[in-house]
Amino acid sequence: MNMHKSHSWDLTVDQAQQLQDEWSNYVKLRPLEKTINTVAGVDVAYDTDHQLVVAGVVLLNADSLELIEYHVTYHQSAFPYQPGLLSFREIPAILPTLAKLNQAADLIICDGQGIAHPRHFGLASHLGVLLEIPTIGCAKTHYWGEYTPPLFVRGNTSPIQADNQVIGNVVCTQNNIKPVFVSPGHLTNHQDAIDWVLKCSNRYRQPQTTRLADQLVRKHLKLLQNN
DNA sequence: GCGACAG
DNA sequence: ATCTTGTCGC
Repeated sequence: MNMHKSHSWDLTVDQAQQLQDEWSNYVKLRPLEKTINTVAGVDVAYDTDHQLVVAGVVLLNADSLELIEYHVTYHQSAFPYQPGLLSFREIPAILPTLAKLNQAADLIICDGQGIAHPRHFGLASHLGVLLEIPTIGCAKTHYWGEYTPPLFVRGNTSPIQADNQVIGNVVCTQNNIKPVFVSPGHLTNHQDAIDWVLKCSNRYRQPQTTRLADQLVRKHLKLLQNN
């Protein structure tokens, strides 16, 4: 994994927001170009005192969704959580785990927003631009924009809009289960983002990538707390 | 001033 | 995110 761009992470709130405004211009929305053979999921967990951060990555076979490899890294206290600046809290911890992959991730599905963000630069977009890898944002809850809830039938979608633009879609991944919030991060588009989230959410509400990454970091966090 | 606010 | 058991339902 090679870094495509980089910047300081020691920023004030104002500087971070300014960076988002500038870097959002680097985001490219377009159909996925190359064949996707592997899909990665990344997630982060915090200890009770919020002084320790556990970041994890899982790499799945894009067809079978079987686990190929996974990695975990530990970090010190992070940028405090603030709506709109989640990426500055999580990405510094995520990058070192992605660097451990022995095989390239053709697509990364993030637990958070892509361009469905006040400055069109959510976690998935930020990670995608830094690595120049296709990313998708798949959040469990709504954050930005307006939408009409779709009927809870797997495959149903409803556009999320802001400033007369579609910035994402509410996607039902299972029948009678509340939908997830999907938006392209970088190097993909709305339809491909929807299709891949549905493909990866074969059995549960969230994509298998997100679920496995979440399990991984929770397990390791508990391990740490018991030693 | 009030409500909303990814993880 | 995290604090937390059982329980209702497919």
